[in-house]
Amino acid sequence: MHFEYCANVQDPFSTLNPAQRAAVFAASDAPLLVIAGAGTGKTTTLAHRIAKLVIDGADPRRVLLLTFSRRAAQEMTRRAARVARGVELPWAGTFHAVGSRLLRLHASSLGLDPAFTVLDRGDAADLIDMVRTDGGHAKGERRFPRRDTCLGIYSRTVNARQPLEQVLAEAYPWCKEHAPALRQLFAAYVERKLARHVLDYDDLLLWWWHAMSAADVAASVRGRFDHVLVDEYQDTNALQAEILLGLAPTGRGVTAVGDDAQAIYSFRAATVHNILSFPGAFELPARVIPLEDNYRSTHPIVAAANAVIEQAAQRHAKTLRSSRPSQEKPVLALVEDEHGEVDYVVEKILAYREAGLALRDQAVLVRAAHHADRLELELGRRRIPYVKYGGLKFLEAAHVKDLLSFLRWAENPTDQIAAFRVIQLLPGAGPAFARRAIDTPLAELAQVKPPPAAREGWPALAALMCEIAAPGAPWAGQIERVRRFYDPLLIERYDGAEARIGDLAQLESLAATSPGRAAFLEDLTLDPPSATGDLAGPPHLDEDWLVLSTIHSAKGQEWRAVFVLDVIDGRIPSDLGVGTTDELEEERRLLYVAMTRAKDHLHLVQPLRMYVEKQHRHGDRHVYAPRSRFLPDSILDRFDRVVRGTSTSGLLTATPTAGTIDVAARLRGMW
DNA sequence: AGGAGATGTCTTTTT
DNA sequence: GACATCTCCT
Repeated sequence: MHFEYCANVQDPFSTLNPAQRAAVFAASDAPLLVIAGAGTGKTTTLAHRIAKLVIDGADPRRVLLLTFSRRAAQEMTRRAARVARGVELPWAGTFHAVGSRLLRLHASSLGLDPAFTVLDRGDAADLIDMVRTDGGHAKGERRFPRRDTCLGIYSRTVNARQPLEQVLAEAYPWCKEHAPALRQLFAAYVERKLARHVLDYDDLLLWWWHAMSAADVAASVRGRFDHVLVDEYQDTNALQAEILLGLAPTGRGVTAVGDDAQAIYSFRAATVHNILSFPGAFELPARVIPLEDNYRSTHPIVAAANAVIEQAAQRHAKTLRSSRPSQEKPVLALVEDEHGEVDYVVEKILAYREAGLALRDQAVLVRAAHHADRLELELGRRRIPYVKYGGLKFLEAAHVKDLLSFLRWAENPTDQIAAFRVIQLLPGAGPAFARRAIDTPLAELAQVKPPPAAREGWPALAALMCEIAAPGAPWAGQIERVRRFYDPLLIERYDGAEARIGDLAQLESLAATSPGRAAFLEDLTLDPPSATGDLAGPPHLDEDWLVLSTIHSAKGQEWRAVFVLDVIDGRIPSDLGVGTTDELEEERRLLYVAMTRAKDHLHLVQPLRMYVEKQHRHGDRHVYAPRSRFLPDSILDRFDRVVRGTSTSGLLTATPTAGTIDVAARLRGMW
């Protein structure tokens, strides 16, 4: 195979700066670590490096690219193909997706059923809950940790490669006393998964890890690849680091790219330790190349972001430089409350659009998905199209899970979780009946005696399941068949079911692109579509739309104008994230990530008062919120401070007039 | 008495 | 939307 430069470019590497060049051209006979600050052309560099390897003769089918999300993998492949014309990377994907593929290939050597199905987070939680209840842990004695907590402990133990006791002591101290019971629960959980041929997300890594410890399998897996490149290395966990080490113990052919200042996934057991210890982790010492020239943001934005991160307790000495001069400082906007915040953001967005910035050049970032609720309502009211990333995923929506459960149950009749869910959709059928019926073979389902209230619907459900689970039943039309049964129930169950019906229609059309039911379910699990923005209607591809995103989901992206909501203590940092200094530092990095997404315009919005929806609605319960502790007085000179009052008359407010100064003084005096 | 359905409280971040 | 608790039905 032979690849050459893109025809229209003389030397595709001439656009790189010296540091990027050094990273792209570094010899692959030793491990390479690229410390890439925000906006320093990380994707460009990695894509060029891949292209360079291929042009120099590497076989792209033997290049493994591990990314954080599938989206990043696609982007990287696309960019590499632009440099080395037409190159395709069949082994580009997330650790989990690649793991799944390798495990199927090597299943027989591992004693694994190659037809295993993958549980998403919700299914895994349901399964562990079922085990928990069956094992009698849920009943009696002291309050046992709840299912999400149990799964969280299990997951952390696996991914951090730490003993259960240590995980409990460090992350779940209130569950310490349950250590023996938890151990027992996890053992039973593992048994249950093995018996049902299902793997959860953690298993995809864990099985892979174990595979790498079996000499013959490891050699075979290693033999598939000449180069291994890992993106976003700061957000990998201990298990992933060990897998990487197993893939290439010498470090030859390994490239890792990351930025310790952007590590924001420790709640998923990711550890900065990986990137910090990378230089000495392999048999061969690594070469380290920092990228510090930021091309994304203007100088004042970089200066403000640097000021925020410089206060971090421990950090890698590395300072971002911007080469884009600008007179415009980032704005720290003081607004009265959430209404003022929404008004401020919407007004600015529309003003920017008037000035020629498309909606898709702008984004609003929040700490937690639901913090954008109020803004979403207003955008919907004003018919401003938007797409929301992060938060409740498409797959987690109840109606989507319902529909998929029919398919899962049909695919795997021993799938108790799916069965449990489907049966309870029938009015009159509750958990007790569902528990009795889930182990019945589909063909005998009709003979189970349902509770009186469910008598009418039961035969129809039994018939449906037999029909779609029949061997050789065509995949085409199965969702339509399920929907004929389920849509009426859905309409009955939820108010305003149109949006949900719309989601199901979307799912149905998506299904048409999959060759079969099993492939459809797996793709959806490993590459879940982002949430839909239904309030303003799903945007058509040629339309312009605004992006709302959690800060976590905004990683790796950039926009010309960025708004960060709720830059107050309690939100950034989150109340829940100030327990330990490590947690607090991660919250700081979160703000840093948010700020460095902006190219030209950055607005941090600080509401003075927050409405608290705790307990009862005794009228307005407002609480005065201090500015985020990450913006101390000493760095305020990096910002342009703006005060905006809220109007009492409605959402279209007049511009502040002479009164502004008085309001500002009054507001400042309050805290 | 057992089970289904209604009500009230609280909701971080994700492969 | 999930979970715990309460109420109502059979």
